[in-house]
Amino acid sequence: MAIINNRDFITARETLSAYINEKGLRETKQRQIILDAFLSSGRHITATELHKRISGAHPEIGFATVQRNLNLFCESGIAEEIKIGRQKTRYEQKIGHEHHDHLICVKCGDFIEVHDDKIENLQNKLAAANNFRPIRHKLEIYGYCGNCK
Amino acid sequence: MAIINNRDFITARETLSAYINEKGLRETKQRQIILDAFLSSGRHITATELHKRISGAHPEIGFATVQRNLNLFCESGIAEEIKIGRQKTRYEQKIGHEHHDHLICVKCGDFIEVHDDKIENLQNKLAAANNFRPIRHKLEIYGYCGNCK
DNA sequence: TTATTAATGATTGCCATTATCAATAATAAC
DNA sequence: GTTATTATTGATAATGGCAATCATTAATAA
Repeated sequence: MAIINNRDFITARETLSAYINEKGLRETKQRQIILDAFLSSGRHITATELHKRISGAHPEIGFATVQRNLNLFCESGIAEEIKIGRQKTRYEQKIGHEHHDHLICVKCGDFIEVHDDKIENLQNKLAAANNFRPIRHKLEIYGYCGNCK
Repeated sequence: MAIINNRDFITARETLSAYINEKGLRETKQRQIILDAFLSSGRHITATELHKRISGAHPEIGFATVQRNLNLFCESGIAEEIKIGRQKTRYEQKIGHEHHDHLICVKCGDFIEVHDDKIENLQNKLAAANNFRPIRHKLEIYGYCGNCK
C-alpha cells in the first residue's frame, strides 16, 4: 500500500530528525512506529484510521500520541493537513509528492489530485498585485466526478 | 456597517422568501430579525457574533435559532459558509457580491477578497480535462499581508 | 376557528481535537 | 555508569462548534 518509494521514506525520516534536533525534541519508540505506519499508509489518512492501523501490533500506543505526532509531522513539513468540508482532518505525505489541488465530488466524497502550473503562476501574480507574499494555497473544486455525474 | 446596498437587501429578502415558499417553510418574526441583522452586519460574521448582536435588542432569540437560520440562508443561496483553517465558520452575504477568493494572512488572520477570471477559466478547463463537472470552488492563498510582511 | 406542522428555545449530545497530569523514558551533564 | 532534566506518553477530562432532541409556540391552510 506504500505509494512512497524508499528514497522518499528516508528523506522523510531525515527531515523529521533534523526538525527534532533543531527543536530539542526527542526520538521515541512510539514516534518511530507512528512515522513508519504513516509513511506506509495510503496518501490521505485520518488520525483515527492511523491509530487503528497501529493498534494491532502496538495496542499500547494511545490515540493522543498518534494525534500529537501527526501534528508534529505537519510542523516538520513531512505531512500536511487536508480539511474538506466538515470531514475530519486527513494527513497527507508531502515528501516526494508535488503540491496539488483537489477536485472533490459532492456526491461520493472522493477526490482527485490535480495540478496546473498556469494557475499557480496566476495565483502568484494575483497575490503580488495585492501586496501579499504567498506561502501556500489551497484550491478545492467541488462538483461531480466522472462516476457520479 | 452595512456594506450591502438597499437593492441587494431587497433581493436577499425576496430570494429567501421564494425559497421559503418553495419548500413550504414559514416566515417568522425571529427569522426576519435574524435576516435583517445578518444583512446589516459586516461581510463575514460567525453564528456566535450574530447571536451576540441580536441578543441586545432580542434576548429571547436563542443561539440555536440563529445557527439554524444561517444554515437556511446558505441553503437558499443568500449566504455562504467560509471555513478557514480551524477558525469557526463565517457566513458571507452572497447577494450583490461576486464570487471571490481569499488571500489570508497567517500572521494577523485578516483576509483580502480577490478575483481573477483567467484563473476561473483555467479551473474549468482543469476540471473538464478530468471528466469532472464543477459546481463551485474555494481558493485560499495563505501568506503575509502588506501590513505583516 | 380549528388543524396541521414548521419553528423556536433550552438543553443535551456528538465528535474531533486539545489540555491535563502523573508516570515514564530520552538525552545531557557529571 | 549515575544522576538530573525535561520531553513524551497514555489515560482521561475538557473544550468547542454544531447538530439533535423535545416540549411548546405560532404560522399557515382548511
